[in-house]
Amino acid sequence: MAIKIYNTLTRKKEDFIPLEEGKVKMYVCGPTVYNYIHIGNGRPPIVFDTVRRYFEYRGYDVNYVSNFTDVDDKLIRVANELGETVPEIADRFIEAYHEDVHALGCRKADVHPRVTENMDIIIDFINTLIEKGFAYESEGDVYYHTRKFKEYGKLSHQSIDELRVGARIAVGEKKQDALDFALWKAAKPGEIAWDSPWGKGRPGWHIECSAMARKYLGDTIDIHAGGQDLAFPHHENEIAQSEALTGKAFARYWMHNGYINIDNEKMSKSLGNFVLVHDIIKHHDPQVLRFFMLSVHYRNPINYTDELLENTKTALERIKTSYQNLKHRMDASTNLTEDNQMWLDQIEDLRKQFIEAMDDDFNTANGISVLFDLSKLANLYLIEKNTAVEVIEAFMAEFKSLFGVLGLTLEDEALLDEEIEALIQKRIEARKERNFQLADQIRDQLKEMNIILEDTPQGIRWKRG
RNA sequence: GGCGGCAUAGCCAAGUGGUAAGGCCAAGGUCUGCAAAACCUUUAUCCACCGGUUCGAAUCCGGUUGCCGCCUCCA
Repeated sequence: MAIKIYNTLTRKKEDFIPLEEGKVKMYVCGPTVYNYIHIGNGRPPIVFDTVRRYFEYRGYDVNYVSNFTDVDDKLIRVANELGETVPEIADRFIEAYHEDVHALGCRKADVHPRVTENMDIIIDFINTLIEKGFAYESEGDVYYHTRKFKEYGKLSHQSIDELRVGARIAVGEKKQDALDFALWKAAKPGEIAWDSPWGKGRPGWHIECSAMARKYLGDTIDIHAGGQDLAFPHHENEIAQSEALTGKAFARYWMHNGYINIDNEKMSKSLGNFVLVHDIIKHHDPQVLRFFMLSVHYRNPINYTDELLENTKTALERIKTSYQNLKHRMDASTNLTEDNQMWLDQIEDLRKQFIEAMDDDFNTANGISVLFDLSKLANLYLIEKNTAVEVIEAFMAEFKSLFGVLGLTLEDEALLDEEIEALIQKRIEARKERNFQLADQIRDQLKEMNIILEDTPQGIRWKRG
């Protein structure tokens, strides 16, 4: 069974067929690094990191590239406001980006190319577009001649003429047509700039992705991804640039994630209604935020509230507790049981269900429901009087494996310090002597130290609160 | 004006033709010295509204209402 992907280009779910067998080349549009990312910006890294992990789980070798836009108007503005240079701002927020996204369980891309480190290929790219007649220079700027690209609008399913009716596109004096967009912008006095055949300046926003995707992944890539709002004009323009240059399809599958809303409105830097990842992870477990995002299908909007995040925390704990309880049961397990195969078969069956869910356009919401089923099954197993090491291990391995696909960890609890260990021992003694008053007192005392004790037939169990 | 999305229980959320997954919350029960964890039971005769197609629709078609997004920097 092939993995199905909803392709924005065709507006259909299609079987994923890689260009090269067993390999996936994917490019995810990264951030413009002039600020900390908000949780809306955090969705693409989480979603597409999960896509990447799932491909790997299914045996693919993934080459994952995600860029940083480290020079543009906003960066220049912020640098001016703060009295710093553009590279200083960029470096700081690239570092912050890596920290935030790492906390959210996202692995680094294979390559994180930066615009400022790829000026040569960007300039070459523009030059070739001019040579081919798809771009023109105008007073130090270079523009893409949108109407020359016959398929313009094929991604956003708009015709050029409909776009014109929108009429909110400013007609620059330097542009020949209102729809033309900048490939190169001449520098204003004092602005950071690079030398080019058209004088000092910097690249327009869209050209970087065309140039860098080509450099690191080739003329045609498997998957190009980003937030829904990038479909037009950003990705549309990338297609125009790349396909005009190479004459080949730029990307075979275009994936776009939905927004995070606050009070049912899109979270965005320009609206000012955003919650920074940097801030939120001070008060919430970043894993909970990731789990929260993955509990909704990636193309659907998510309405964010603190309350929902709290509910998600409880839900995630249900699974983690189940895993910890399995682990606690390990020592008390033997292999003197008869129906192991029945349980192993059921675990296997759930794994198949998980794969089925994820194969269907990365339906993490359904994948997560399978994890709850696995928890349920594990909890039922733990009710058994006798348990087998083999089965306990199979459960734990399955939890780890599927959690890993979602980029979540079931980290082992850190060891307890001596003081706590001593208190637990003291309580065990107290209970033996049926001194429940003392036992309860110790339990309360530990609770204040954030250690929750649970008595089970297999002995005492603890977890952090 | 063009293009698109969404509307499912108190809340969140799957489900795109075969008779409503899952989670949170709530109630009752079992287990427990008491708890905790867990398990069992209960919780949408119904999927915004109206009409149509069909043996059969939350799912398809037409229409209505409401909300949101893109068309401008934006994940």
